[in-house]
Amino acid sequence: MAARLSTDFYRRSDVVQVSRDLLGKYLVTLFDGELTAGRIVETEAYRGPDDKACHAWNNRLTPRTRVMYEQGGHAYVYLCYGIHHLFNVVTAGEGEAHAVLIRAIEPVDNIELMLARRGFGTVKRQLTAGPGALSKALGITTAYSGVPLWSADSPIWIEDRGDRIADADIGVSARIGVESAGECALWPWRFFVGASPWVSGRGRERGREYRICGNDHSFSK
DNA sequence: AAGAGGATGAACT
DNA sequence: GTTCATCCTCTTG
Repeated sequence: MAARLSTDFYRRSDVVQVSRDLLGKYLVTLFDGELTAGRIVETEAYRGPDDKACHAWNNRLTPRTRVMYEQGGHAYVYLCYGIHHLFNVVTAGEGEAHAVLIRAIEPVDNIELMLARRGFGTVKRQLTAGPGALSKALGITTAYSGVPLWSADSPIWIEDRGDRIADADIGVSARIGVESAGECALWPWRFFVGASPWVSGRGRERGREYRICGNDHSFSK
């Protein structure tokens, strides 16, 4: 029933398609015998070297971004604003610096521990809405950048529990927080489960949404 | 060696 | 709507 996603899933060449397909999958961590998991409801695709919003834009290769050039299925975690640990999944083959940012999950397993990690007393959207928030709830830090998600003994992985999200139920928009990326900032590479209350965004980001119409990358309001 | 800035979140007014 | 915490990474000199 719960199958850990294999390298075949991650190594596909189209990072935008992988980003869409990650909706409805379950992101799981197992640290010190404590398992926490949530259902992915929001993602964004980043595609080096042509995507200016991507850390690997223009084939930029640094110690931090090196893992993006590894084969699909590795975790890429980096520190943002000195505070937030942002979790990405590397996709495509070795040398292709593509990755999917996980932006929001619906809390599912061991919500008590997620609350404790966040310092929250009650369950609310902010528990796991937003890339920094979900990483904290799941206990993910930059120490885990580079772990192979497909490996049977990895402390982080992504599962298929059988959920299937129809295209009609998926919302699409421009990516959040990448205004300085010029034209690339307009690319509709953010995907989310339209009806989910667990999606991030403080209102402003919910504007300019589109809905998938078929698999040919055509969009309509 | 130094400085700017970032794929955010939370707490304000 | 605005402010700011916080620190690593990268660029420049």
